[in-house]
Amino acid sequence: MGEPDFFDAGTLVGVLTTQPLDRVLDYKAPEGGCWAGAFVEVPLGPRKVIGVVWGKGRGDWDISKVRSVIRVLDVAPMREEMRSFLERASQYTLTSMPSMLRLATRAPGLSDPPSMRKVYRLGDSEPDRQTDARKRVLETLRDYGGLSFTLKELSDMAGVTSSVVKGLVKLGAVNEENAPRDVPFHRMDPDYDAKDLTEDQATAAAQLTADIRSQDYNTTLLRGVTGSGKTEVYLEAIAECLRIGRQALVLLPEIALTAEFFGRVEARFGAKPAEWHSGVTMTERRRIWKMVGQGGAQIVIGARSALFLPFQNLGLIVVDEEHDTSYKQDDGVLYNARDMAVLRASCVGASVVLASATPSLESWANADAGKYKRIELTSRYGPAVMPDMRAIDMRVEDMPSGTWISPTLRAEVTARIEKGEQSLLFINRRGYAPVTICRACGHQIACEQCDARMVEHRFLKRLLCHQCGESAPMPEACPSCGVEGKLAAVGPGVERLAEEAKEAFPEARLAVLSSDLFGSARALKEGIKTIAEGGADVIIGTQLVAKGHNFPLLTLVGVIDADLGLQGSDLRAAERTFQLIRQVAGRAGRSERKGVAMLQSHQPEHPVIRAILAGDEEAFWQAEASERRHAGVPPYGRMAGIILSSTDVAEVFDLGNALARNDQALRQIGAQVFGPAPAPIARIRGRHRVRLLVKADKAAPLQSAVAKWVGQFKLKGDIRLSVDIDPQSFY
DNA sequence: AGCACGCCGACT
DNA sequence: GTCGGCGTGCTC
Repeated sequence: MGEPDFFDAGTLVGVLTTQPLDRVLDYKAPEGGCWAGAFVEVPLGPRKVIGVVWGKGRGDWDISKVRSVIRVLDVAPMREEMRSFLERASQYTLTSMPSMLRLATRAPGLSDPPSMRKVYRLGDSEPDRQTDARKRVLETLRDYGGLSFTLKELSDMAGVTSSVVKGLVKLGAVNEENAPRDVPFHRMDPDYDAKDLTEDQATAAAQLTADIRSQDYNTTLLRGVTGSGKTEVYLEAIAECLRIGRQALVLLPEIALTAEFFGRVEARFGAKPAEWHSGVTMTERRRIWKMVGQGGAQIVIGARSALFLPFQNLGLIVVDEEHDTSYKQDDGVLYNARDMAVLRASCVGASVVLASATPSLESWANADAGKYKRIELTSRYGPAVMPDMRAIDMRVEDMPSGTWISPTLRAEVTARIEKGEQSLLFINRRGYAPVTICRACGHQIACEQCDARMVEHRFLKRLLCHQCGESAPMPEACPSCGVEGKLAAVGPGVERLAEEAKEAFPEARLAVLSSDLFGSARALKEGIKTIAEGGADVIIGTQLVAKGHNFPLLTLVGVIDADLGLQGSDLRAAERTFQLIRQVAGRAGRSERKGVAMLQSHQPEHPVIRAILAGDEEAFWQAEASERRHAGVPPYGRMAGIILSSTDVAEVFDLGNALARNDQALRQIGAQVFGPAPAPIARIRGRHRVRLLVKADKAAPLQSAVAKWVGQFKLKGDIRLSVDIDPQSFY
């Protein structure tokens, strides 16, 4: 047998805390003992901190210095499966265990006693003197037979002041009780409003539900073109998961746009799911965290951090738009939510559904290799068909300088306006112009903190750094040579495109969809809704429009710069361009009308553009895969990025060079190190950044070698080192 | 992460 | 004299 589960009072236990001490600390079990996994409060130096009983103590610490666990917290213990998930995630991402634990305890007030509030329900006695107000209160309570309400709820419903209720409490006609504030979510009904599925969808749903019933780990790549009904299919998988009494988690990349999906879940299951992301209130976070742990929340819709919620019985994780690059991010810990979802599911025996119209090459390769199952939804929902795809060869178009809409595209849009149909012009650049240059001295305005170019936002009358968010008023004079009135905008951004469209289509109603132009998620949702209902003839949009909205009147999509992202040595550029354009093109003609997608390109013969035009995704993946296999890069090889940062340039380069020279640990596994070189963003917020890249065989034990390699050096001064396993971009 | 200890510059 | 800067080290 392994370790014991229960530790009697006074025995040594190992406690993992969120303090950055890279080991488990020994404590004596508290009075009454404790279970492995228990959340505890322990003394650490002069402070009290929260930790989790990880197992038995190591016993290698001076016993006279070992202190006692203060108390066991009143929350569900961390399950064994969660502990092993955190350990494996820590090993995979080379992140310390305390950092992993921090992700898993990101709820406020864990150490507080369960927060209570006063609720009111019908009492036993009748008041001696009845009044109208009193009658209304008692009737309200009788109407809801036995339910209890807060003071505010009850007085509002009865239309009385709180003093009436308080008066009834004194008379014993209403009982005042203490009830926990963190209440369970409403039960989901898996059969509340099941939609009719097409044959295709039903077959797909049947496969997923069978996988879920097995209660064994499995991953399915659910691939379906836009409008094929992926969501309906995985909602059925969620329904099955609920039927067998397990919880479901749906990860979405763009949390600002969850509202629509949230509504669909409620319509399907008859109750609101839990919504987890950085925007929810502290009280709600705590409620979700606790309820997920005791089974009082069945469905969680969330951002990537929801992966670390303490699910009691997780049966399914859906990663929607699995190719989305925002799944890989740094919020203290660098991890890819898609990979962590698979890891988490494998620890609990849950299913994973990776849904996308345009899967990542990693997932495609895993499916191709048989590691993931694969479901294809080919037929489109309803009568709509995929749009025609055409390239506009920009080399032969007559383009006046400073304009970006070709005459061909302009004519097509005008024709749509006349027919009362919508057109979408897509450009993946926010702001007015990507570059501001001084015509007198040639100086490009760059961010003082990051070296990235400042982007003019004419709408805000400011320059913004898209890297660090730094902003400055638009200057009159060149900051370098001081000449006034010579600053010029170079290249198109969404605002500039809107300006051009206003002139090109003076009679049309324009709508601009860019994340900077909407103050809140709600305003954005409203805007999208109005547009979808026909409130605009021409839509100008950035990345935002590529994320799953339905515009039924849309019949033309014009991609202003289809070449953007094809150049450069970023390996994933082709993949991303392909996905993005396919997705935007998927907007056109989702309803009855047949759509057209037109790509403005200077190199229409480029393999990526040709693959998109031909609609031959399989050919694209095959070509891209063989190229990467040849180069030995992900997903056919492994990589790690090391980023060193410091306020002192010389310091980071010195350490970078020292690392590159002392690479024995890497050579032992046949890995190579490249660099140091200035990182893709050479300076962020005043810190200079240097990057090294490690490339290894697919089978090589990359993490342990990197850990050993990096571990030789002690970091002095303000140097920081972070390891990025499977970096997203490497140039 | 915090927090104490500790060893050098410019102030009442 | 001493207030306070933040470098180094410790926490079971």
